[in-house]
Amino acid sequence: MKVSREQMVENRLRILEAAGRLFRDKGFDAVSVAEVMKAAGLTHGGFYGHFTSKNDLIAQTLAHVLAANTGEGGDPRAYLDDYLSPRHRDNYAGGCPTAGLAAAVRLQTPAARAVMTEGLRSQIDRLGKALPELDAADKRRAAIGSFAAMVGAVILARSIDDPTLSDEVLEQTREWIEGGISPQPANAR
Amino acid sequence: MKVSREQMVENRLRILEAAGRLFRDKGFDAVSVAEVMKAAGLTHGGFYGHFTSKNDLIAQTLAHVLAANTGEGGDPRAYLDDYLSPRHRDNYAGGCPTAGLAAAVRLQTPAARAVMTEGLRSQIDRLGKALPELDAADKRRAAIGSFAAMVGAVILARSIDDPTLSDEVLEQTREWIEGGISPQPANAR
DNA sequence: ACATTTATATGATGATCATCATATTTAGTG
DNA sequence: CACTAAATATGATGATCATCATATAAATGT
Repeated sequence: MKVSREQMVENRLRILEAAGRLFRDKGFDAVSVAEVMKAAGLTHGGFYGHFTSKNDLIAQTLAHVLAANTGEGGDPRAYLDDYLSPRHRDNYAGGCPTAGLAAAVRLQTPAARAVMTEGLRSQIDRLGKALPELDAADKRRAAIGSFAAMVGAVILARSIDDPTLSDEVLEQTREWIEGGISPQPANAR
Repeated sequence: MKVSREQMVENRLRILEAAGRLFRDKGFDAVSVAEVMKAAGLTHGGFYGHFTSKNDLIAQTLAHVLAANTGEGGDPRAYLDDYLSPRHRDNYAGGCPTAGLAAAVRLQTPAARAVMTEGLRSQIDRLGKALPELDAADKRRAAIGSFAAMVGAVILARSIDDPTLSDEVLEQTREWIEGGISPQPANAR
């Protein structure tokens, strides 16, 4: 049945929200269009009224979850601690979309990769701005280097089945990054 | 037709090699059993004489490629430079299996995750041993922290479509890690 | 040489899934 | 208050694929 214009907008958002959680939780391939629609409280038939294809849904979902992640203007230390916590590691569906989906985006359409590019760009900018004590070049290097380490650590910690080693990966990476964020010339080797 | 015992052993290895390259190149899901067998010069029917399932193939392939990666007793600086090079980023099929597959292993069977765990453990040990100038605790922290950053940087660099930003992610991460590998107390904040 | 075993090839089968066709029902509109 | 357009539901369709069944033919042991 037809629904009101605003209901349709809300339905679209519910689909994106459901897809965002499901994709992060189970990966793009393991989630069917019908499953997303069901999680959004709809049936599969209406899907193509909102999106042209599953690939289109993936690209738009990625844009949605990367944009939602934009907050975090706060303390970089707190952000780091939270990011590298067991809690975040275990929170697939609600965790950082970059940690959850970046590796899979490599195999996706050009549209999805373009969305990822802009998401990463703004994440780097945001992180850099949170490090005001560094000069411009150090800021950018610290933002990129520490975000790479954060994403890598969460991916590694999630890939293994030994909780002790997994916790250690998070904790040691946290200490390693905290040791490197403070101002220091790159050639202090 | 039946083949000699040694031929069968060789065939098994060819399957693992082909699967190792294909999985790294296209991901576990996008590679069919028939495609792997064809790349190994066989047809799909013989597959179940070697492996009990595709999941079994995935776990055994992971063990194979992670073990093959074991060399590298050399200079950690050279390893780092190579790992964070555009050449390695673009070499999906032959590149580091951890960078290529770790994120997908999270969604795999317990057997595959167990293999990944041991692979990561030995990788950390190997990297730590390559940093003899650090004391034990710093060594382990540097090994884990720098490997997380390396894996994260390659994954991020591969996920985006802007070559300039992608190169920058690699290069800045390289400088960031090199700035942090030298002996320094973790609390030099 | 022959018999037997067995690795591989050829050829189903059944499930899953993206996508499409059509029906239904209700929001907008005049 | 109808009428029409449109959003969603129900119900195909065709493709892909993991797995299995059976056939073939060559290796191995006697």
